[in-house]
Amino acid sequence: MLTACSTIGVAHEERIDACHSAPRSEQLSGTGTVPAVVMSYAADERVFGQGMPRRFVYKVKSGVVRTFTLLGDGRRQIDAFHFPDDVFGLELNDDHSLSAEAVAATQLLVFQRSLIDRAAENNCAMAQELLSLTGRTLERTRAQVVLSRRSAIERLANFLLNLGSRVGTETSVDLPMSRYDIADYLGLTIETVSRMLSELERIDAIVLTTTRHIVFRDRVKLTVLSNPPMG
Amino acid sequence: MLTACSTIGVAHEERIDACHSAPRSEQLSGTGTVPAVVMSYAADERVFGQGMPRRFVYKVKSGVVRTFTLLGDGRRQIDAFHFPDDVFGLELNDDHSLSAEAVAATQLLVFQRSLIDRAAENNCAMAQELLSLTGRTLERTRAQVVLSRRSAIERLANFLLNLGSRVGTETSVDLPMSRYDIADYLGLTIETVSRMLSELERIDAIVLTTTRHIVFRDRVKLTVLSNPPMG
DNA sequence: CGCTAGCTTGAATGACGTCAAAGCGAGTGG
DNA sequence: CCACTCGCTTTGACGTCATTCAAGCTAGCG
Repeated sequence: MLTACSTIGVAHEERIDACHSAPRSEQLSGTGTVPAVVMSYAADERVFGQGMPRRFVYKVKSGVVRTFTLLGDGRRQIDAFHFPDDVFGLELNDDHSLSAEAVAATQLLVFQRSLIDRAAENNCAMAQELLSLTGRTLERTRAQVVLSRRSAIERLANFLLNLGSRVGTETSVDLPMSRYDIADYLGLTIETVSRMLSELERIDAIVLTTTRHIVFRDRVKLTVLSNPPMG
Repeated sequence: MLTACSTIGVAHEERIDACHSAPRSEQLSGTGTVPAVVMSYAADERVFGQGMPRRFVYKVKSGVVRTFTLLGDGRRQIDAFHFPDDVFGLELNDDHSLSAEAVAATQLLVFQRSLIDRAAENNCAMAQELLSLTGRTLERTRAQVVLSRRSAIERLANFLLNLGSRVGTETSVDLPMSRYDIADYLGLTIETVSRMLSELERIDAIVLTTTRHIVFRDRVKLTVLSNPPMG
């Protein structure tokens, strides 16, 4: 009955509507619970699309999601990768200004936007939570602006360290995303990403055991390159 | 009694504390009023500094303010210019992550942060307003990330059009800020800004009647260059 | 074993930054 | 009123770094 038509960009929402499993009370963040259902997405499956009505808010249960903007010239700016416990789909307007896709097999908690909005109108704690989430997103986006002025190798070092702190161990990290994804996130080309990874390996900062698995060999070198802004 | 020591970065706040003029009820945004006092700032005078306790929230009454980050290597990333009716100094943390300075002679409405926070705890409408302001800031910051992938001339065309829509007329705009400010906002050097302005003049998109006054000669050319992202 | 998609590597191009010098304009003092 | 000066701006020559174009390579899979 439900054919594979994720490219149309609506099927996933029909699937959510058709999901008759009982919503469970789940935390969006911090305090307060809201009913939510769990949905599964295959790699590269669309979650929502730019310009579509913003009916749901999402929280990653497992897997990874990318949110991105498609530019006029066909290029793609990846806004953020969302890992377990991250909330996304929370915006100001009634329509999405970004698109979202699963990077790998992913499970999401799906909240009705109307329920969250209603909760925020009656309950200042919920409104504060939304403010806090948006504020944190703003901080990360500002950091991205600052990063975008730095060199390719610095951006990549910073990216690997951040990724490691989210989904890696002390000594290594598995890249859930392709070189294309990394390039579109950092504002580089896949060739440059590849070259800089090779360069990081050449200076013994990392080892690429496979194309998707990175071992941190010298965190200090990475940290110096990542060189966070300060006053 | 109060010596000129704005470089220390505290004098301005002492001045606010010492201001015994009766606070008037003022709108932060939309609905709801909060007591505020008016403060005047000279060109380049500091409003607050990175790392300082975040005691106030500001709204521009007249003039222009720049908020910026100082990077480890001494470079400066201007985060935003704030024009009349813009609110700034609203962040997530208890300390400022940005610095703020007047670009030109400026008057600000100064609100106590504690009053605003208290209002937001008891009054969901105020909390919603803060959320809306932060959301709008986030949108602008995202647009900056997207812009930072584009060429120098495109960034500049986009900047001039945005500036024109805020403080210009149909046909012209006065630049309140220096080439340094523009460069640090767009992530370019002053030389490149200057070259691109000359280039825009060469292709008859604008005319620079003085270094600070720009006449729009062909808005279409600017718009095509500015070429907003779309899906 | 060969195919394909994703990744890596190389060489040439181009955009912006850097360094250097000259131009311009507003304020100052003669 | 004019010459001088200082800071900002413009312009030029050149270097650097990321992109582009073009092969090759590798790993997963039929």
